[in-house]
Amino acid sequence: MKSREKEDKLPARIPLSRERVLTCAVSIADRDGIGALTMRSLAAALEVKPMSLYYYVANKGEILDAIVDMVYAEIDVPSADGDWDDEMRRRAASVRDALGRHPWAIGLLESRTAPGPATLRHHDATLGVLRGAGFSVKAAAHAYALLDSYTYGFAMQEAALPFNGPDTAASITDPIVQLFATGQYPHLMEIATEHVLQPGYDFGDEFAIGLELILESLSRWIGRD
Amino acid sequence: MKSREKEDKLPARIPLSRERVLTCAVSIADRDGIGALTMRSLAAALEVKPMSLYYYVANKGEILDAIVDMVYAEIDVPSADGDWDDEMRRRAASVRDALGRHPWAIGLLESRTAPGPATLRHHDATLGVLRGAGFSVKAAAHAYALLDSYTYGFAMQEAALPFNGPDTAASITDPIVQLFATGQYPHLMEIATEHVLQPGYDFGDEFAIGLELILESLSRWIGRD
DNA sequence: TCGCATTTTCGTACTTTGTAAGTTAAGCTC
DNA sequence: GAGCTTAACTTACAAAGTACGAAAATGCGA
Repeated sequence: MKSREKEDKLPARIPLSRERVLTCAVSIADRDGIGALTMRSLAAALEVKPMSLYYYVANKGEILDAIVDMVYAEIDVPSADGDWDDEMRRRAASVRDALGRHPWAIGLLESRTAPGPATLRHHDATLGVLRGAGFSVKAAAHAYALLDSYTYGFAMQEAALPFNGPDTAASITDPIVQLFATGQYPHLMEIATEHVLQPGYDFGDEFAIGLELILESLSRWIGRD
Repeated sequence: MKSREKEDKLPARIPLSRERVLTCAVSIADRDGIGALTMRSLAAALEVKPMSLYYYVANKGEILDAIVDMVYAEIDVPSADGDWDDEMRRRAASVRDALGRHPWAIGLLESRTAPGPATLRHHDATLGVLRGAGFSVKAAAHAYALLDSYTYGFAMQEAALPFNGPDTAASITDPIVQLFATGQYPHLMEIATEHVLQPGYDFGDEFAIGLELILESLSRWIGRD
């Protein structure tokens, strides 16, 4: 009967765990941005006091490293079977999706330099596909640098856009168009009116276009070097 | 005799100004990272009390927006004379240089969404060169997205590297090689030993290779669409 | 069931940050 | 000199990370 008291009030609280701390951290960052991810907000979301978190993580930096690796874990690992270019297409799309779901991760990629296991596994598998397709060691390195630069850079630009998806541009860009209308930026004006503000426009569509160009050119590197 | 007292002690202090605040902010970020740029450290560097800064800037966010634009102002504006591809080469190199000097700016590009005048001017001129070279409005937009994604993405990867320049890798990568030596990451191991750790290796060299591939393919877009 | 050790959670407190609100101290104009 | 403007400062507070150690919960052998 002694343990009765707590069973009455506490709804059988799920115990904390490193996993729970980290997944909750990801949700907060997804919903409100990394800026909103503080030890205090995290603790509150887990219905716990701030200092309890330090039993599972050494400090906030460790949380950041860990959630970046969790994002990598969401990315499709390319397969050594299947065409190399299809695998790269699938991988690139998967990276873009993951970074779209977790845009805060883009900013962390360049500040955190402790790659986790999912990160390493991903890079290793990707290089494996390129090598298997006949790229030399050097060519594979060059190809990977190119593909990754494009993919990250595109995701970064997408994250910086104040709009998302088809047609959402117009509502936001009205004030910007006002600025362009001064005539100081004729080419931005032209692009805005004749392309970006057209119905159905979606910046995300440009991703596939650039990727195809890169993949096509890369195919000529196979067997060389 | 009233104003005497201060003439004795104060060594004719240079008055504060928005310009001085912002250039000092850039130096601090360059030297110690954006993390070290606080209103207090900035004030201290200017030999002033923190709150004095608020006479020249509304808040810290305004400083961040402004220094990003200052980085853009350092980037060569491509010229409408000259070959389009040479201009793009020059521009890309200039962007990479500027972001290399100010790596903190990369992280801000995706979080700050208030483009300054230098930023707008730069984008407008770049689009102008592409249009002048015969790219259609759409093709110019696609080309620009591709070039910029690559350039930003590459700069971002470069910034994330723990080493810089030729040959500096070895000292840092030794512990990493230990990790690879477990055999879990055979392709990373291969790339490390046969490419990255070779004498004279410089990740920065990969930039030109990818850029040439992109420019070559882009030339086929001229006149189409 | 009790006592005790281990595991888990928390309380308090200090430091650093951005900045709101109001204050002092020069100069400038009339 | 009165009053205004410009420029810098003082004080104060809320929010953040986390050091240190105590408290509570839990599990387990006797």
